[in-house]
Amino acid sequence: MPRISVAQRRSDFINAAVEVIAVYGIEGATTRRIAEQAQANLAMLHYCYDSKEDLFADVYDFVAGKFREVLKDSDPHANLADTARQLLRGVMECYLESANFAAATLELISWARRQHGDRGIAVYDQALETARTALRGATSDHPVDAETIDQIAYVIAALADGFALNWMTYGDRSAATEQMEIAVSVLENWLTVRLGSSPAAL
Amino acid sequence: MPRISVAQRRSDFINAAVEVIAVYGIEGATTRRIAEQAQANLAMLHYCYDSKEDLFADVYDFVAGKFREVLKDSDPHANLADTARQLLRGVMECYLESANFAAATLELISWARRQHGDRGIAVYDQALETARTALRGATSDHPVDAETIDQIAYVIAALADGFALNWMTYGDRSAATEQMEIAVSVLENWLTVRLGSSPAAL
DNA sequence: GGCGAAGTTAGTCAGCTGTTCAAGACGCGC
DNA sequence: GCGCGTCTTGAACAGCTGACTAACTTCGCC
Repeated sequence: MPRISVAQRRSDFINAAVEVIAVYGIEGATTRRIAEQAQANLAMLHYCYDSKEDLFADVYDFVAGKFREVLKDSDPHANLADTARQLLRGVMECYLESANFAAATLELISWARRQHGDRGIAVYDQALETARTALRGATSDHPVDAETIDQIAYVIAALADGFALNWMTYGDRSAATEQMEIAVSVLENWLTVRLGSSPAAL
Repeated sequence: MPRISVAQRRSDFINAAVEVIAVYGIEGATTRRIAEQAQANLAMLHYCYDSKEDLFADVYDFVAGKFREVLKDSDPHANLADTARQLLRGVMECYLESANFAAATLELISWARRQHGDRGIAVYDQALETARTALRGATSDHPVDAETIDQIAYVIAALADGFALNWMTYGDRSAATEQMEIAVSVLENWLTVRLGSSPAAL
């Protein structure tokens, strides 16, 4: 068996942690299970990371980074409604691609909420803020009021999260694909009415 | 200190379990913590319940029952759109009333999903089915096709779950109240278009 | 050959888990 | 008062699992 660099190992551990968190939950994500999933020795984990907490910090960053990635690369030339649709679709496709990623994300959000206080709400909050930024970017030449941006971001988040929960629960890919379209049409219809009186949005 | 009946104690333990699950997660919901929350001795728990599993079965029933309660008492004379709106509002108000109930429910759903196989998806599935039944009831005199009912139930569930996640994360009651109205308007606009070509629905 | 990075084995030890038991305290009919 | 069944408790049990580590071996490169 070939030797693997620490950097690669770290990445393996992060991916393994996501899988284990999805399957066993945060509390069930033990060092043993993560090591096993990464096909590495338990001691290897502590060779790459000083502590479990350090690994989890990286997992956190990984998930937040993935959201940033998905939400950032929206077409800059699209209008507000198109951008919103793209954001929603992007997130849902990302969930659909990996049910484990979706599950781990929800697990992390729940877990973060429990550690009330400090920076508990980071994953959810960061994703929402990234979405807001993208929406603002789509209206840079004709600014839309902050409240509207907030509302659109909220609806996108709600529809995406609701989608994730259903998809995770049933694991039915074909149903999820249809529900993705429904979610998009729900967003579209609302946006049409919500932005209807504001010609600047289109 | 007055003596308390076993029946009352059981009820106390169930409520305590919901609180503890919301705060510490399913895996963190230990017998000790639940007993403490219920202001009872640890041995008392095993005096009322043979095992922790027995208690959790009751917690499960309690949550499912609450959903049934909320979803069942919708106005039988309302049309489909009104019924849908009432269902969504009912669930969101129920969540808003107790953030811990909302948190515990999501925790239970996540947990149930992990026990893949058998009846893991019960809470989510039962709630969805109850909603479908209520929707069907609203169209008993002019039946709507099953697919439409399914889609409406899905959108209600998604909006309610997305609402719950946001409300749980931020714990901002005034924001949640506004988001409740947004969710309702999102549902309404979609329903108008979705059912627009079907005069029987109104 | 030597040296450092990668990998392993076999633990340590603390903490917490669900559960039980023996014993005591209350309340109520007699 | 006396029983008696229903509550209530502190203390313990036995076992598991958690994160983490020290000491050792192997690989690959200069």
